[in-house]
Amino acid sequence: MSAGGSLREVSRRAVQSRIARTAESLFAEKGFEETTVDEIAEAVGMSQRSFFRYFASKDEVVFDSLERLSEELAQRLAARPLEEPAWDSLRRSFDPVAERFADPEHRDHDAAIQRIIDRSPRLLSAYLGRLERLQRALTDALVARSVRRAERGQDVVVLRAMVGGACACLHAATVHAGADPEVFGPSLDRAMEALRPAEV
Amino acid sequence: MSAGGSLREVSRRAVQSRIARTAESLFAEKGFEETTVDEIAEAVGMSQRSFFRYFASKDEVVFDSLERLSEELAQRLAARPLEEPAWDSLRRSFDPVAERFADPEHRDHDAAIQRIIDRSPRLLSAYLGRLERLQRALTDALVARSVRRAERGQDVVVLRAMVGGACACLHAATVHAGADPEVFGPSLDRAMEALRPAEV
DNA sequence: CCGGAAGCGTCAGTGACTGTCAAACATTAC
DNA sequence: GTAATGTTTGACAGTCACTGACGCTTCCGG
Repeated sequence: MSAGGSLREVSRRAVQSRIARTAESLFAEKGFEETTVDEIAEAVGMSQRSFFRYFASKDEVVFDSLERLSEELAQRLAARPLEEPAWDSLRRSFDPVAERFADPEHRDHDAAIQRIIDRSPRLLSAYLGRLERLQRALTDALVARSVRRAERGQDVVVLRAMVGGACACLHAATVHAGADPEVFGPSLDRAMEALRPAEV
Repeated sequence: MSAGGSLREVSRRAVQSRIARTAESLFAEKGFEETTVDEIAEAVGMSQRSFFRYFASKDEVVFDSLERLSEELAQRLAARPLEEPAWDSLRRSFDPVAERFADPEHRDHDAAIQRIIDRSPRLLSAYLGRLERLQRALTDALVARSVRRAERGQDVVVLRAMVGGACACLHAATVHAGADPEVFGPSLDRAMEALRPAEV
């Protein structure tokens, strides 16, 4: 379980990044569905079989960077002070997303990925599946926090719905902002202010 | 565009229902991934090619009934009185879902479908994709209503987030309730009460 | 130098899906 | 009744994502 530091893990990640970068440029160029795994593998210079040794599916390549962002969000939430209202903790745990919008390097990359996703209904579904997993992780964090605060009354359904609502704000802001960092932050704040739950 | 009344449309729907019923029992029996389209087609008594003439994909069979429920929800929302707060309109447009939980016939069917979906990550993603489409429809309805109320201030992002929040409540209640109708209604109400936006 | 472990390519196979074509069938026109 | 017309179907072949098996190489500790 020791967090991925072993030499071999590192080189594995390097190869994955190389594949991801290559694939993304192909996807951006010709579209996701129109790009075959064979083409990606050839562009990288490996066999199709090896491609599937680094990614379990063609979809996963697209979410390579997103996956790590998700983990970061969940960790952020868990690290928030106990006394902070849950809704604010959720908002603050979304900060890394806003930061990525601010950084030109990440922004262009993320915008490209988002364009790829938006053009493929299948990828959009897969993306929402990831988001659902993120929501489970965030809900778990909120439940754990509620236990640590020794709250009895907290209702799992409400926590779950709250996380869903917060992620809906995130999603709405992302969709609405496109790649514009000036729009994203304010949109997210407006949405989350409007949906803020009364108490908790 | 005349809503599906033509003789041919009706018989088409009949065949689709027959396929769906057959497929669902196979899925429930052996699981979604483990059931091949060939098996479904043979059980129905048609070629694989014909199966794909009635459903664009294996996934679609599972969502056959859900799709019509979605349409009903969107229509309900559009039919709600203009002066009703948006959040209440959303809650009321979810009533058909609760009604289905109450009806034993539908409940068992829906519970079976939900079990099938829950067992397959791929189907879960597809399901979320449908939910996203529903959200778009609901958002459109709210936007149209906001226009008809001649409101200037309404913010698309906020409306979008509100719909997302409401659907998150619906989803949370569904997941939490399993097949228990006694749990679903109260869960949905608690979640939606907790997330109710301040105004609008 | 030898042993095994790890990474890789090749090959063969499955299953979802698509295009094409020709036969079967029903529909309507005459 | 028959011919023309259109719709529905099965058969066949092909693509693409993905998987399992096998055998080769490379690298590393003993």
